[in-house]
Amino acid sequence: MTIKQDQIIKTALELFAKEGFHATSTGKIARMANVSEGLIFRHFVNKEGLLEAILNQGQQTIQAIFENIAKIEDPKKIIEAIIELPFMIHPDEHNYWRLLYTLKWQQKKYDRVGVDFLMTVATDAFEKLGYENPTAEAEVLEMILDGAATVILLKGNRYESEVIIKAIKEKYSKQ
Amino acid sequence: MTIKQDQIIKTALELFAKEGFHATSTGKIARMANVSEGLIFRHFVNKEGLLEAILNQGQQTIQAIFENIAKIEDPKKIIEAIIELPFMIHPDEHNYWRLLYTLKWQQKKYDRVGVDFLMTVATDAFEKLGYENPTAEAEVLEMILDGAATVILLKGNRYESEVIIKAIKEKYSKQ
DNA sequence: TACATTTGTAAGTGATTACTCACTTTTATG
DNA sequence: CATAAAAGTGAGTAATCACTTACAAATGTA
Repeated sequence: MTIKQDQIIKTALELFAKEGFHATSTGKIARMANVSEGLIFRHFVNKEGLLEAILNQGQQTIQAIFENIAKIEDPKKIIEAIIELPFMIHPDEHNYWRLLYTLKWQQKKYDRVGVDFLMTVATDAFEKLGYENPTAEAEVLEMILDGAATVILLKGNRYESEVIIKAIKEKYSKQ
Repeated sequence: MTIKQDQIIKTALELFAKEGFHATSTGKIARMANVSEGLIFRHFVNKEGLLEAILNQGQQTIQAIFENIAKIEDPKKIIEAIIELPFMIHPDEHNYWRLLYTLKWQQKKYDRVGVDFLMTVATDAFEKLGYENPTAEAEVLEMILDGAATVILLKGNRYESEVIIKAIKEKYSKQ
């Protein structure tokens, strides 16, 4: 990975996340990354290839986080850790998550294998906690996470996260 | 509103929702709507104008639904009605909602005034129900709605909605 | 019927798009 | 140091983009 290759990925991620994949031209990426346009195609074959390189790079970080949660033994602590996830997104990772959330709505699927895995972990935890319908509970939890991440990515995480986290956790402490 | 004008709006909505605004060309819209490309610009000035016409048309339906909920007097029934909302989206309206959800992530804002209004209604209801932090509760509810709508629009509403709705409602029945 | 307005078309327009290619510069390796 | 491979450039390319324009057909109105 050369310096220029890194510059391309970094500025492309920012532009794809903020302005959208189709609204971002390879010319603009090159200009902002201080790189000739041809270099993008030398390294990533085409625009789609650049996108995939960005996604692959981010996937590794996510994988690690999710696997750490799966290692937790206490099911109650697992649910709590999952609830906290969206609120722990580092500002440096915002562009990556924003990109993922925009791509979700695209025809072509760039599947995030991680989320499905996390939901089986959640289902398992809910089962151990004696929930009546663990699958439905996991689905609801996924909805909450999805909504929370959306709010955080769009509005920023400036409001009091603790109050929100507390309100959510309370919904899983009555049983 | 002529027949061809209606055809343009209908096919543009479908393409914008499924493939994205920037990924959809006016030429493709015209071809699929069996209309000359020039007619789009005759009626809607430019591509952006076509998008706004689509959004304005849909806004009216939403407004009516939200105002009906605000009329409910029992605060508990208000929360329940709001929870049910995403699950009541008619398949005919999927494209419109899908378009709204993709536009959320765009730089340029096309604000949906309705949601903010609905959240003040929810905050008010939570207050009457004696919740400790009504604002936070409304925010969490918005997250759940947002996540629920996302799942429904992306995966379809084929799974057992009743079980999910029940699981969510239970989280608001303990107080 | 006369004629003005609206609706619709087809063939353009320049600008921009993703991508190529011939070429130069830098780096790695023996 | 020699030389091959990799990295990088910049000026192309055809295709597509949103949009215009000159004109024809349909419709409304008196």
